[in-house]
Amino acid sequence: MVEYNTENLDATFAALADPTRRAILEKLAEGEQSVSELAMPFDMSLAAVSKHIQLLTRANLVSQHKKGRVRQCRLEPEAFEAAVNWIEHYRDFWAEKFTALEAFLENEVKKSDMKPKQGKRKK
Amino acid sequence: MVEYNTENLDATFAALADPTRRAILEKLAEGEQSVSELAMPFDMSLAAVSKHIQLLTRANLVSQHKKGRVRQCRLEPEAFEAAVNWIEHYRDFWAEKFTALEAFLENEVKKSDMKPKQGKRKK
DNA sequence: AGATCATTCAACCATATGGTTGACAATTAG
DNA sequence: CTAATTGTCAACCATATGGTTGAATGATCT
Repeated sequence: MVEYNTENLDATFAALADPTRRAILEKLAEGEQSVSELAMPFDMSLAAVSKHIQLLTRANLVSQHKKGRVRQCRLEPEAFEAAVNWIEHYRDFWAEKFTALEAFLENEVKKSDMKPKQGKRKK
Repeated sequence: MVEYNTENLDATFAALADPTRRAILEKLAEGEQSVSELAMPFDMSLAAVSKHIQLLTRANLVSQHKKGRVRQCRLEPEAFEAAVNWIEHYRDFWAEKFTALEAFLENEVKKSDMKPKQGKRKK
């Protein structure tokens, strides 16, 4: 129905599905940070954090630019928009349905063994 | 800072990171569906769809109840709330920062080779 | 140039995803 | 009881994640 930029939704949601990466994003909300700065709070190798950042970069959530020998990372929030728009749309859409749906189901449960066959309602 | 129910965020985002599963959720927005009904539009085995539904169930996005020999699936939208709240919170938080941040960066880029060292602003 | 710092790359390992097929379980129909 | 329908389970395969360590690259300092 509504056509969202569904393109990078896979990568975006996958990127958000890891607590380390979400923490990195939270840190980046305070401003640019180098890879080392981002890595500090975590009990893992720099290489591991570097890979997380690469994944975030592939998902267009973060970008890097070199400043001397330091890679500064910064947020690129456009992909977030696509993700939140997708969820919000369906959340609202579902919310509309739920009042009716729940009433219907409550009814169904009560008479579930009296009426073995039920027509499929379609919109 | 703000304490969200970060518990199942991993599972929720991971569940949303697959186009088949997002399509299943969209279909379920129209009402309950059996596993077979959900599987129909997809060019994959029933077992594959069944596994997607199991993953959605583990993420608390979907629940099942048996009705005869048919498993009816329905949406359980609470997990969506946690996900959308997480993104929305940081989206708003970041939005605040970006005006200032972008102005700052634009400035930085222009004078980047005149001023090799820069103090780290910390909130 | 040589040493050092910041970061990535490469190889490796364990586990999870996303799919397949075939057997099995549960339920209903004849 | 037997057969068909609905769905899951088990085993398998290929690829991706999430982590490690050690070597390699790039930039800066002396």
